[in-house]
Amino acid sequence: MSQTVDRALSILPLLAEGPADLGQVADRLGVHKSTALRLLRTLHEHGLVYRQSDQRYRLGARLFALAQEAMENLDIREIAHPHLARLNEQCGHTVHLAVYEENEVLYIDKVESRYPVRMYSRIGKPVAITVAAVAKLLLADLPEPERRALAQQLDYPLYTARSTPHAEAFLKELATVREQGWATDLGGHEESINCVAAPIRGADGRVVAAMSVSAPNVVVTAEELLTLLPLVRRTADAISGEYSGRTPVKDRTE
Amino acid sequence: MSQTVDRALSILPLLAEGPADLGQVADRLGVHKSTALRLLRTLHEHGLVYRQSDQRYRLGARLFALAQEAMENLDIREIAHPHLARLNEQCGHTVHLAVYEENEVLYIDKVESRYPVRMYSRIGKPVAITVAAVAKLLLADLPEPERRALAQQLDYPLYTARSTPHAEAFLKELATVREQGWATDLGGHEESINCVAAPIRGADGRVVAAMSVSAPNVVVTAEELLTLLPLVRRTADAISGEYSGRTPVKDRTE
DNA sequence: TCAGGCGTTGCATATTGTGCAACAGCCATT
DNA sequence: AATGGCTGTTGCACAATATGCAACGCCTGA
Repeated sequence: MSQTVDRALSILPLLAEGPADLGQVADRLGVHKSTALRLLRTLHEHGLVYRQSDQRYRLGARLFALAQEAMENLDIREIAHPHLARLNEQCGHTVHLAVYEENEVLYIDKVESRYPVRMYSRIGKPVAITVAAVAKLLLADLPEPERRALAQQLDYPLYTARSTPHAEAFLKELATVREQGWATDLGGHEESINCVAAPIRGADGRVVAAMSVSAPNVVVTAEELLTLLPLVRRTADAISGEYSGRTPVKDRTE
Repeated sequence: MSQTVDRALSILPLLAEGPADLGQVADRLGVHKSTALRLLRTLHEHGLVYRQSDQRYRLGARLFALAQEAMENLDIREIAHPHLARLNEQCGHTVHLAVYEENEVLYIDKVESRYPVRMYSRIGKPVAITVAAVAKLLLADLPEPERRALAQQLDYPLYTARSTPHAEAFLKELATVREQGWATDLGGHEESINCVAAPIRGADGRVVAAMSVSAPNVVVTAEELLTLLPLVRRTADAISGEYSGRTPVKDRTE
């Protein structure tokens, strides 16, 4: 691995916390100012870093554009979206789409009816992996050794009294989820919020994404929410069908 | 500027176009495979790049997380958002917030009432800079030489018959906008869509952001939309006041 | 079974990044 | 106004670091 690039990339999360000046960056990187300067310049040329009027550095615009483009190229998301929207119209609740990547689960789409605002607020953010219904589905499908290894290395924060407490409980829950083909989160993340989720599978049967419907129990009780399960599963299956129907490997030079 | 970092960062836009394997990356960078490998590995360790099951590389999850965090730390956005939402409630149309950065104008927030879906679709994407009402406001406030230089180097695509045709017309328009303190886009980007926009100013009077209301003329005519101008300007002024510190800090209880 | 393609590794070379020290510009202090 | 300190910037000599090569291992398809 490359030291220079490593240092340069370490600047990004650092700036994500907030603007910083040259000296601060150099200090936190543990390098000379002049070195930090050259790294920042290179990042700047690529638009990943922006120099605001007070001379401090911020994350730049191209970062958004890149994240943007990357998202639009996710074909699962594109295929799934109309289905999610339709489901949202039918039940009125928040609908999520999530994928697993590199020991994390993240939302890649969200349709929310009540508060159209702040929609992007959680897209791209890692999910509470030990409790979220979609996370259970995605992890349950991992190869057994990988699943076990991951479960061991995770933290198990007690968001609520119903949060998954430790690795054993989690693995047991994953086994159940794997068998039944759907998952729930009943107040495991936030006391008053319940979710039901279903898996989306590729042509080979492996889980490529998961979707969920969430609602606070002041609106519907957990039992009422569970009555939506068949609808959620049908939607997920429809997406699976469409996703696996298309040619799985799309090389433009074919 | 650092060559190694430069090469590594060049990989990102390349992958934004779509997944690529090691050979493709090496070719397009003009370096040896082993070099590309080490760069990709470093990017991978930082989560900017993800290796999917077919071994090809994609842009990774941390990119979203970074873009996310960077956004949330934009204080203008945070201050402006409740105002935008309120304006949206009052008039029902789409409301945008945009900033200028590095020869580009980009939307950093958007509130849309009719179709809550696909809200993020344009946030972060560069704006049609020669016609958008918000762009006119932001560019009109640049120092004269910079404004002129930028106007010359821009392309002037003819989206519609009413698009700004060339640099001279653009500079003239900017002068007008600068004087009157507001801007419009009447079908200059999409035939049927009109916008009115107003500037948001910092404590020193410089334009730090711009906001607009957009509506298709099947809903309201251009004249009707213009009647909203006072409301838009009041909203922008309210944000300016709060941003520059004149108005006491935001109270969330309204 | 073999051939071809792709990803991966260790290594010698010199290209590339590094830290130093000196310089320049800015603001606040006297 | 003049001074001192702070921050960003530049040129340079040195060596640490990235690079390309060639060889290897692995998988796929013939």
